[in-house]
Amino acid sequence: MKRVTSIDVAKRAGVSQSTVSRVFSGKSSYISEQTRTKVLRVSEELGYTPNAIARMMSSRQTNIIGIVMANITSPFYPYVLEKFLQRFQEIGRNALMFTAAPNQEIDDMLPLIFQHRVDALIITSATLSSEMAEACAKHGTPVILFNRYVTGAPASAVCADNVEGGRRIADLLLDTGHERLAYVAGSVNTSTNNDREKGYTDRLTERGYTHLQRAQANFSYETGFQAATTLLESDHAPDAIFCANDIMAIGAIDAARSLHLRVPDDVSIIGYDNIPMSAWASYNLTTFSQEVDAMIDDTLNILSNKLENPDSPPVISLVLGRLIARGSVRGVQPTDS
Amino acid sequence: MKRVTSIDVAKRAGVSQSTVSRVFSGKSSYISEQTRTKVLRVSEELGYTPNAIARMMSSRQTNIIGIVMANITSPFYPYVLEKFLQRFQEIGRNALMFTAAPNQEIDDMLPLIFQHRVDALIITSATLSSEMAEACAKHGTPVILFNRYVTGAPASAVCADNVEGGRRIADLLLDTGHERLAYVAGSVNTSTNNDREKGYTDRLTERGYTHLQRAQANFSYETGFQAATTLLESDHAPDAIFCANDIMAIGAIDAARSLHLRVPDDVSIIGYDNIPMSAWASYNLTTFSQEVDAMIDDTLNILSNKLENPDSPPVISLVLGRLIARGSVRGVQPTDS
DNA sequence: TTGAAAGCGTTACCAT
DNA sequence: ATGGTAACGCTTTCAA
Repeated sequence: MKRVTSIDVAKRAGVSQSTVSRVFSGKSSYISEQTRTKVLRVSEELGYTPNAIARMMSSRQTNIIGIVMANITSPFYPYVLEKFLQRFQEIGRNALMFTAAPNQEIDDMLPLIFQHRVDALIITSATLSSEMAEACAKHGTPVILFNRYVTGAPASAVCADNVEGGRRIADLLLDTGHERLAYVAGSVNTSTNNDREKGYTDRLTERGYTHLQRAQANFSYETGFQAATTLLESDHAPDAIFCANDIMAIGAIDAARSLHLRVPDDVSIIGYDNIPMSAWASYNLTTFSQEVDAMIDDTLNILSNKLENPDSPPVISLVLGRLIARGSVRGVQPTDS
Repeated sequence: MKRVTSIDVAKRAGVSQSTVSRVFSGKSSYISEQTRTKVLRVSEELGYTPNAIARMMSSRQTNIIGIVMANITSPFYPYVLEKFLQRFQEIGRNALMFTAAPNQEIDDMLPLIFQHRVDALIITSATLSSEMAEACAKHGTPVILFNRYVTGAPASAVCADNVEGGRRIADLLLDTGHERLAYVAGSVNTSTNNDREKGYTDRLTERGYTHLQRAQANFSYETGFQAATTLLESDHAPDAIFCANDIMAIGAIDAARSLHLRVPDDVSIIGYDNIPMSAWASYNLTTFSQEVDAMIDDTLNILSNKLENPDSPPVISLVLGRLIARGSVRGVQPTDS
């Protein structure tokens, strides 16, 4: 039960504690094959494992990266998380995870996180105040926002180009001759929804389209179903609905069907995200992809850059998705993927 | 840029370093309101944050719990993870996360994890060898397996009672007069699939049913679709298919539809897990629930028990789910939920 | 209620 | 290639 330390190993192996340390710290350091194996053997016998905490303490480097995820259960965050973790393990770093409780400000969590002296911090799907971003910068802790951004603050960010995506969807719907357009919004005050809506409505306006209908939902299947039902039962039912994400779009398809409307013949429905489910035969949803892998790669690149070169300025990367043409919008030729 | 320590605060506040420590360690310790506020004020000025690493070092307690998740992207693990994290944050613990890369043995990851001196370890959806379980026990690190178990090893476990679930499904299908039964298997050598299949086939055998058809899949939508297609196109097409999880069952429903078969009139389909999607109008899948919340609660309870009482013996908790009767099985009365 | 001093188990640096 | 020793920034006795 008593913890065995490098000193115990040193004594038993008849070498100095420094030597034991060298064997385990792996780096350069020249050690004779002979003593190395001896140390290793003794460690095995004694059941010695280096104490990472002590290592952090004396090297002033934790090799820990903090991850804050606000919405773990949303469609693609688990995937993102898995990729992050795999990558971190490959480069010998560990992940300390935090989740933002409902209504909890990220700002409030930071002090706790900083106590752990993380080497860097990734925050997904949540924003921090510019003051806090300043604080992090002063602290010397690189922060990368994933799928959010703050302008003017010293924090890097990787984000889908939702504004441009919204614009392209507006173009698509107009180009294919739709005449009564609607928008099903995601949760208010999320940048995801705001940006998609802004791109969509701005472009519509630019092209002279004026009577856009709108229904509020919150990114969930149920609210998407609800919102679409309301829209489709109204007097001036739309012939095309853009839903702020795929889940709601799938809800909308089900809503249309339960009203005995055909998709896309009676109403076109387009989503956003390109989650796996949107490819399923029963939905075959036309959507606009989030290039998640590209976003993950960008994040990881920015991160290693910052880690190697702490003084490099913050980077903001906007990743544009692409149209995934399937069968739920009238008049568009399905693409292969 | 220079890190400010409790010594800096002590000097500036004109107190001893011990006093500063006392102020921040929060616990009992009597401190005059006067010095406390003074210390707090100075800390604020200097931007001091206690160093958690140093604290771990000297207190020999990390307050860190390790979480190993093999399959983060499977349907309900994100939910489980979120609950775990929320709970840990409530009780002032932090989570160090690991994921098992494809084909990576958990056993190989443990040494790394132990280096961090985690107070406890939760392993989801993966097993460890009994030797490793022994090692953990000797180490004094409580281990709890979530959704897996090892018998005879000193590790606690919380697991759905998949065998009994499989048996009940056999009973249900037989009781409702189905005559040509099939099973769509999940990945081989997963205890989830093995247990569900064992319960199902054992019970079928007990009741004298003999020509069960079987198709191999791997828990994914696509393979479920495939497997069901094969089954339904055969000469002796089944009139009831039990799929080892909901995702495959949903694939099976789509497969049936694409063959112009009606569910449940032409073929009954039943899944397992009760994921949110199974309640969607377009599937309305009859299934057997995993009582995830109960499992999470059990896990957390066992964990705090172990933490308070390290010598308590390992506990194995089998959580039985219940039938969620919806519309995809002929002859069963839908329940409300 | 406060202070002094001894660890905690490494790494890093300086010798040899 | 190896050993000695001073940090690292706290918590924890033990005294006062």
